[in-house]
Amino acid sequence: MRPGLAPTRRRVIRKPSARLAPRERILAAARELFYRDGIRAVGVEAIAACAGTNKMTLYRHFSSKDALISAYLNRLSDESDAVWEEARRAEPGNPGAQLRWLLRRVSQFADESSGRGCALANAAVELAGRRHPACRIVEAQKRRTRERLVALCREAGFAHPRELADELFLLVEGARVSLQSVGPRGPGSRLCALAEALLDAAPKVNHKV
Amino acid sequence: MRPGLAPTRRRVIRKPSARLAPRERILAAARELFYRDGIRAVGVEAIAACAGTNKMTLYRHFSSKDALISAYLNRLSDESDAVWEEARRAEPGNPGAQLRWLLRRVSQFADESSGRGCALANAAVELAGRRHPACRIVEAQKRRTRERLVALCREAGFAHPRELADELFLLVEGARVSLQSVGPRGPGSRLCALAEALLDAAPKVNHKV
DNA sequence: CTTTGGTGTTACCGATCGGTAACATCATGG
DNA sequence: CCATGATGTTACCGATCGGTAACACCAAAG
Repeated sequence: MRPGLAPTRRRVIRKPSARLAPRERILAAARELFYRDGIRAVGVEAIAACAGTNKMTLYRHFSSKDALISAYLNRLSDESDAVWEEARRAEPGNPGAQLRWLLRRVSQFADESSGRGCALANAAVELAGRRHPACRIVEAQKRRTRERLVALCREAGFAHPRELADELFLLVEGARVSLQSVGPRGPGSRLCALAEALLDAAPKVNHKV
Repeated sequence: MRPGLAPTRRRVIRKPSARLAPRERILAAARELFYRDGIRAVGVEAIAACAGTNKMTLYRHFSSKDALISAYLNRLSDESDAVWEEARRAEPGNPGAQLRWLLRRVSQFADESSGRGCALANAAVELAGRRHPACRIVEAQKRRTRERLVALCREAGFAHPRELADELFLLVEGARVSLQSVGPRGPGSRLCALAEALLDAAPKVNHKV
């Protein structure tokens, strides 16, 4: 083992065009099926088949279905965090533009998505009552999102950042959940317009409107 | 059978203090368990036991678990409709007060509830992908709620009733779903204040603000 | 009284699901 | 070339679940 490399990096990307490692394919399959059909409705065998492998290999990478669920939610949470970084890079030094960038992102996601709402929130619903550690993942992610929203609203110079952030948060969550329950042509489709109007009307700190 | 009475009304309320008919107890048990633990997580046997009866009697009243789910959601939908009638009786002829009455109602429900959000929306999440007729029930109820909101906002004299109604709708749905996913101390607890502020700031038709 | 219809009880069936054991296969690294 | 470790395959286990059959029970209506 050479210094600076992970010890005996096994399966070093067989070929550039080779398919991903089984663990990644399983996570991708879980992501697709969990989101589309629901966590409880999908069996581990279906996930393994969708990943082009089998149940044994799945259980060699994840100790249980619950562990797979947690890994799935952790990945979703990480990707959600990445979106915030993306917004920061897209509109550097401009918190207001970052806010609007994020809103548009959520809106277009809502359009292109299969209308199944927020995968994290759906998981929290399906894992009800259970002291499943996965629920903690969802809660932590949502809490972080809320805090980030408050911070961004404050940086953008709004007079009441917490109130504005909570209102935006509820609008976004409501849009996603109603996308699931009332359909893609429901009020969720107006999220972008409503949120933008809200931002336009919100008072700033220095100059009263 | 005497005229003016339903033909051979069977089981005419045995005694004033007697417990309800099995069908009612089953529906009540299903309501409690479905909401608390999730539809897919609860077995028919648990529902029957919670209702003080057994699986056979359950299947004598509901042809399948899916039929029970539909009955459960239909009842929820009916009760939701009843709340609108209650608002009309509580604040007759005053659409604005009815709006605020409903908002307060939702908020206090959010507080006293177990933090599991909207039972209808949760059902839509759990019944994902399936062309389950129950999904139609949820969709119809949500659509009706939205239309009623628009009508009430229009009657209350707001200048942009559809926009305001959709914003209120999203706020309410977001508050309920985030009650489930981020917890009872999340932004959902601010629903009432946010919505009231929204109503206060919304322009009316006759006198511009 | 007897009849009748709803109810309780037990046992069971078939299907599905999460999870495991044992063994064959195959590519890699030494 | 051989050893090693990851992967594929098959079969299986126990538990749970939706749903049904058969029969005993019990209260009310005639």
